[in-house]
Amino acid sequence: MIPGAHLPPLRAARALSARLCPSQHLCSEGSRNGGESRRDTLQSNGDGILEGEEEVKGLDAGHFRPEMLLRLPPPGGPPESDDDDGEDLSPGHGSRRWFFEDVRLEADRIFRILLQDGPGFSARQALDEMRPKVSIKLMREVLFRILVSVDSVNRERYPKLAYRFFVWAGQQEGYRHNTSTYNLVMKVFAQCGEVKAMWRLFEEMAEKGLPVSARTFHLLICASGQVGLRRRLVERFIKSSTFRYRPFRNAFNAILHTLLTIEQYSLIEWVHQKMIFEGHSPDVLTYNIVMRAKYMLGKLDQFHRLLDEMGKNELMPDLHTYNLLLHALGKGDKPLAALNLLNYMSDVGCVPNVLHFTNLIDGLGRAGNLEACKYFFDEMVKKGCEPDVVCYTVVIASYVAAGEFEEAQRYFDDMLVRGQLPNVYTYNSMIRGLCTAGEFDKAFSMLKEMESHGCTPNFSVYSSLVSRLRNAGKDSQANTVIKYMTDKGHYLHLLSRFEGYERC
DNA sequence: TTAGGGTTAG
Repeated sequence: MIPGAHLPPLRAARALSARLCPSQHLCSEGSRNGGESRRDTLQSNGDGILEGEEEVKGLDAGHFRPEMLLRLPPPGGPPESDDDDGEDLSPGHGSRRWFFEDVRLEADRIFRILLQDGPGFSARQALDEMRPKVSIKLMREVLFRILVSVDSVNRERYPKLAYRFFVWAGQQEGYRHNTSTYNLVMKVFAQCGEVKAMWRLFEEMAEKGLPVSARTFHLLICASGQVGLRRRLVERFIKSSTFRYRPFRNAFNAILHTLLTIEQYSLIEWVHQKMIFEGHSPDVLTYNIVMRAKYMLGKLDQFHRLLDEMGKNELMPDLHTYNLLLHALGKGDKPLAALNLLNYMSDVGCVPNVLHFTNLIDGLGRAGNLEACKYFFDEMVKKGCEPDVVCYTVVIASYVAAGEFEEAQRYFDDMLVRGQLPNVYTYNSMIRGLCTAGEFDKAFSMLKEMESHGCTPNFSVYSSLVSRLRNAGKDSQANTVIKYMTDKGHYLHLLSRFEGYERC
C-alpha cells in the first residue's frame, strides 16, 4: 500500500506532495544540465518502489519490476443507458424553431441593409422603416453575420457597420444592450484590429454599470499586445465592481484561466503574486493553473513547492492536477513514478481514465520511452479503459517520432479494428511517418485516402509532404501533390508559398 | 468560458 492512501484529505495530499519530492526534478533535463545523478521523484517506501537512475531507459527507468502492477478497479463501469432518444420532441419545440427561423431571416435582411450603407443610402433610415423587433437574439445573429464575413478587404468598413447598427439598436424602445452584445461588437472590433474602439466600449460598459465578464476580459487581453497594457487590464478587472465573482478568489481564477488559454504564463505568475499579496486564498483551480504555468516555464522547483503548499493548505489534488503530474512524469521519463501515481489515484478513489493515460503516454513518447508507452497502453486496455482516437494518435506520433513506422502502422491498423476512426491528426502523423520512411507514394495515397474518409488535409500536411518530396529530389512528385491540392480547390490563396511552382 | 489529452513546413 502506498503511504497516504485512504487517509483524510489533508494527510493524503501531503503524503502525495512528499512523494513528489520538491528537491528533485520531475524532468530529467534539469538534472542532466546540473550534472548530478538523478533519482526518481517518488520516495522510497515499504513496497520498495523507487529510485530510478539516470539514463536507464524503457521500463527499467525508475527500476521497474514485473511485480509492480497497475491497480485499477475491474472493468465494468456504469450500466448503459438506453433512454436517450436524441431529439427533443417536447411541446413548443416547433414554435421555438420557427421563432429562431424568423429572427435569422430578419438578421439576413438587416445585414443586407447594412451592406448598402453609404452615399445615397442611409442604413439607419432603412432600419427605421423596416422596424424590426430588436432583441438580444437578433443582435447576436446580425453581429455574427458581420463577424464571419470580415476579411482583409472590408476590415475597415465592417466595424463601422457593426457599430452603427449597435448604436441604432441601443436607441430602440424596449431594448437594452447586455454584456454579451457588447462582447460581440468587441469581437468584431478585435477581428479588425480596432483595439482603441474596444477600450472605448469597455469604458462605456463601466459607465453604464454593465457587468463585464471573463469573455470581455478574454477579448481585451488578446487585443492588448504589450505587457504593461495587459497588467493594467488585469488591475482594472480586479478593481472593477462590475466584474462580479464571489467569493473574490473566483475573479482571480477567471482571469488566471483566461490567461492559461492564451498561454500567458508569465502573466499568470504575476496575477498569482498579486492574488496572494491581496490576501485571497488559492483553491485547487488556482493551484492547477499556476502549476501548469510553472511547468510550461520550466520552473520545476516552484512547481514542486506549489504542490507541497497545496497539501499543506488541505487541498486535495483533482483529476486535472493528476493529469499534469502524469504528463510531467512521462516527459521526465519516470514510468515507475507514474505507475505509482496511477495506483495512488485508484487508491484514493480518483480512478485514472483515458485522458490520464493519454497524457502520460504523450509525455513518455516525447521522452522517447516507447517501451513504457506500450506498457501503459496495454495495461490501460487490460483494465478495460478503451483507447480513443487521441490516445491512438499519441502512440502513433510517438512511434513516428522514434522512426519506428512499422509499429505506428500496427497501432493505426489496430485502431481501425477497434472501430476508432482516424482523424486529421492521426493521418498527419502517419503521413509524416511515411515520408520519414521514404515511402512517398504511400504517403500520397494516404493523403488521398484521408480525403475520401472525410478528413480534409490542412495546409501543413500538403506543405510538409511537398517539402519532404523536394528535399528527396522528387520535384515532379511534389508538383503532382500541389496539382492535386489545387484541383481540389484547397488553399488556393496559399499557393504562392510553394516557391517555384507554376500552375499549368 | 471556472478547466482536462494529440499533428504541422519554412
